[in-house]
Amino acid sequence: MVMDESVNPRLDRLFSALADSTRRSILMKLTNGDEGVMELAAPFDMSQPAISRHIKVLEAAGLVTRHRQGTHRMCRLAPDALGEIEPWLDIIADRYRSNYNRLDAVLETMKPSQQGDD
Amino acid sequence: MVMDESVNPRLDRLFSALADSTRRSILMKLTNGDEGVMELAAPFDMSQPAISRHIKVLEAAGLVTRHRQGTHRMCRLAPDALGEIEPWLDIIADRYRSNYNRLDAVLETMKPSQQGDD
DNA sequence: CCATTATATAACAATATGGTTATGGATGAA
DNA sequence: TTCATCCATAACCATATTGTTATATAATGG
Repeated sequence: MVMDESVNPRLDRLFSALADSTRRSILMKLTNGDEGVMELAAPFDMSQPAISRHIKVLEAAGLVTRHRQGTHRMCRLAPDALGEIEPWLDIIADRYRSNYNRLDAVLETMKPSQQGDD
Repeated sequence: MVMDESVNPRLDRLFSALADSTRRSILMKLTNGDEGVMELAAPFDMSQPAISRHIKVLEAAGLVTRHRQGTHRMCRLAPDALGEIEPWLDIIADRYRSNYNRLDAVLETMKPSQQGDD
């Protein structure tokens, strides 16, 4: 019995890609505009192949797209990439709130009769 | 030169914890209220120790808290747990939008004089 | 005390992740 | 063609993650 849509490989890849400081840094940098791999790699104390693989992970997660531009392979932040996360956050938040409301109602029911029980 | 606050172990742990369907399922289940480990484990085709460790990961990420209740160790969704993600999403989204605005401006500037250069 | 139930921990194996160096392929310039 | 630059891939290693089974610990009840 699947209780929700939590079994979601796309979301797995998205969150997994975001779970690395280097990759989040790369994304932040890309908000300033497209950049090549070498420029992206520059600030990091890490080899170019390492950065290449981080970019590959971001690409696989749908967070980054690429296109050739001369000898450069430009990286671009995918427009609606992070948008997939928000619905999930909203679902959690909504369900959580509605549960708290129910809990409040229960507590309200109990209050007149007795209190002091923890 | 650190260009942003992306080097953030807390965020690492948060995203990493969310990058697993089983753990997201557990979180969803907890929006219905507190539950013990056995109840949480029930829907999964997985051993109890496996679920115990998933819960431990969620706890370490600050997504879940626990308290004893008789022989049960009840799991509870941490109230503001996911709240830490939203600011980061907002920063990314804001920077991305402002960049797009700048890009639009540049394109607007280029349009009257010339186009066709890629 | 002993048994039961709930949960954690230990020990282990398989696979994933993230880094390295070395090298290969693609593009543009001379 | 030849060279330099940009980037990807291969091979490799160390560590982390995720599952397993077996066992230990904690609380509760007879």
